[in-house]
Amino acid sequence: MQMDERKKKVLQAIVLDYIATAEPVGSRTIARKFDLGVSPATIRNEMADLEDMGLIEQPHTSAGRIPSNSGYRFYVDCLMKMASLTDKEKLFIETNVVHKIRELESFVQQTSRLVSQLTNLTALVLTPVKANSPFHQVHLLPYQPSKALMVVVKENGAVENHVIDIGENTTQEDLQRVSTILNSKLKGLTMEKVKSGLLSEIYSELARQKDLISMAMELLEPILDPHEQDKVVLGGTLNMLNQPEFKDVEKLKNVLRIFEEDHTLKKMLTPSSEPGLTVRIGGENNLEEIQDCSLITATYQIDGQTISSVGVLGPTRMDYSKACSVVEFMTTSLGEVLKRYYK
Amino acid sequence: MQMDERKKKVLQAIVLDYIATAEPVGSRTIARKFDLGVSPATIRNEMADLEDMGLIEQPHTSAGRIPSNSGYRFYVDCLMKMASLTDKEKLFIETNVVHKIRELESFVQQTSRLVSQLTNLTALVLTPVKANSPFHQVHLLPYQPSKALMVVVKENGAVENHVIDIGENTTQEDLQRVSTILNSKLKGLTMEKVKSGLLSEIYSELARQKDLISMAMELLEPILDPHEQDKVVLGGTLNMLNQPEFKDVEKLKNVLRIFEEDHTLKKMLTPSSEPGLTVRIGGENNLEEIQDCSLITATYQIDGQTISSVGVLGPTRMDYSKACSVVEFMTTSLGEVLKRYYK
DNA sequence: TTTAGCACTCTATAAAGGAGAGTGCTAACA
DNA sequence: TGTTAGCACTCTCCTTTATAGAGTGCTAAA
Repeated sequence: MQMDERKKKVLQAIVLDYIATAEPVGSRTIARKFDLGVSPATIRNEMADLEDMGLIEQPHTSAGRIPSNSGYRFYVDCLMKMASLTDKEKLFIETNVVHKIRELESFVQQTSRLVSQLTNLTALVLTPVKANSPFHQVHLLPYQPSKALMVVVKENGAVENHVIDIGENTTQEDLQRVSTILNSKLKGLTMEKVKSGLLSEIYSELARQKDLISMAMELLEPILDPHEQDKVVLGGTLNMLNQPEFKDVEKLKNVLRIFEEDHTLKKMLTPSSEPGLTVRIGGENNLEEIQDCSLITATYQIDGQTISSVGVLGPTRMDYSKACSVVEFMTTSLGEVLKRYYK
Repeated sequence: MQMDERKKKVLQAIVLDYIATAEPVGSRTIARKFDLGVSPATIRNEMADLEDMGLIEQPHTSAGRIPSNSGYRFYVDCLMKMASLTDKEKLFIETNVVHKIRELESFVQQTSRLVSQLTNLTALVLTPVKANSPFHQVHLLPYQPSKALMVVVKENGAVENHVIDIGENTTQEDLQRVSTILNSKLKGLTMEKVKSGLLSEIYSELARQKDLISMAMELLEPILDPHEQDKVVLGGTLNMLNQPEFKDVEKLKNVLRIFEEDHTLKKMLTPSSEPGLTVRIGGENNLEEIQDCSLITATYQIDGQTISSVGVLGPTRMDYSKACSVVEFMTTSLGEVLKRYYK
């Protein structure tokens, strides 16, 4: 079966109307709302063909058609025109993000809120991967008796605090000495490198000053722990509740459950091989829980290096055009802003 | 109408059974499940009395009774025995919190997760109020060209990072000088005091070193901004979905909506006048959205000073006994642990 | 190739008819 | 006087039945 121009128009009409109304679309509706210049009967014939091709399906015999996953896929790949954002929306993003970036943590929050507000979907934003950014510097500051505050700065600007126990009789000078050693050894190295071999080197260097060994070991542990390194920030979780496909609480629970599994979220967002926009429709997500959802993600780069990613999650019946353009605009904006931030 | 011993037992039976089953409770059920030694008919008479007193009500004529808000109130005040936690549960709390407190931020997370797991309700934990804790020390560290990292440590151990812009030609020594001044002026003072008058003093002191004025001003701004000072951490939001009273998405939306309003959450949790356990049932919460919910909060103290609070939110039909004991045990544990932490 | 007409299918909604649970009242009983 | 058994009554919930409406597929005509 060939995909001629009119079939495309019919498919597009079905997708657009279904996205807008969440109701199965009948031939009559299409003839009325979309000006194809043919009668419902003709459209019915085309629809039968489209169904044979697996692009649309019928919930039951006497209902209209809804797009199948392949139908959405075809729409996204071939029919969809990326809606460019209105000036108002662009301004909205720019005034809210571009001018306010100060700390990495809060800008991730901001991003997720913006994206969810603009799309009415749930936004997922991965914090810039701390693990991959090399050490920049380590400071050890006095904190409380027998405790020190370790401030770790990565080259990407991320800052981490850790409180560590130190012996009662560790002096300010001891701290100074340890941090000097750490700085000289760690600077410019990624976590992986530190883990893989450098650790023993530092260890032996410090061995000269026996008292400090245990401190140094404990001290490195939290930074190296890969568990805390990156996390996913959600925005507009409740937008899910507005989707008619989740008016049943049981279905809702399934989807919302994955929002509490940090691990799963990370896997969903972790940049796939190719950079740029990725659309995963329904079953294309390997996760059981979101078979009825689509996930749109995009990565952003600085100097060609992938930093992190932004995504939206919603029902397969989502406004792909809008969602794609928001996510894409967001990531390019972020790329630019962060570049400026680092220079 | 008098509240005799048997009426109390009947009311207690109704509350307990309704909490367990979420179904209106009939006289027959009470006679069967609870050993009151009287027939259903007698219980029916008592129930009619309890209804006259406004403690229970009927959804419709041929249904059993459910506790009214006043009924719950009477139960909580007079009938409820605080269930003491099992050793297993205590151990669970202690191994998970008591031994792992390191950083204030993460322990709040931990607390909320524990409480929600133990109660199957939604936990709310207020971060220890930063605003009220006096300055302990300020460090200014080099960060990036023309940016510095300011690390503020409060006396309660809270650590805050702020990235601030500094002039291109600010030297390491300048930073040192500013931080010395700030430390000497701010140490031991609360934000309120700083705001109310000290600001100008610091300003004039720094005026001698003109270049640093603008830096110092900008530097203080983020710490003083009351907006970021405390926040509420939620745990087990999705437990709401398991409650039969929220199987309707519309009702659910109402409740979940307030979880996105940070402002409202804070107000709910902000310690009321009296310290200790507070139970607010249904309409006793002034918030429109949670008329069908009850909120249990408790504060914890260190050396008699109220630090912060922990709460749970759930439908009015909640296991008050369990919830109260978990919240109370949690706050006393936290009080002890934090005391140890500071000493 | 397109279209009008029509019989057919299926859902969603309303109406109708029990079954079941629970009550309130009355009268008997200890 | 307090308690209990019995019974008529009420109301919800579930199932069944009927009906209207939307949409299709097929056929035959344009």
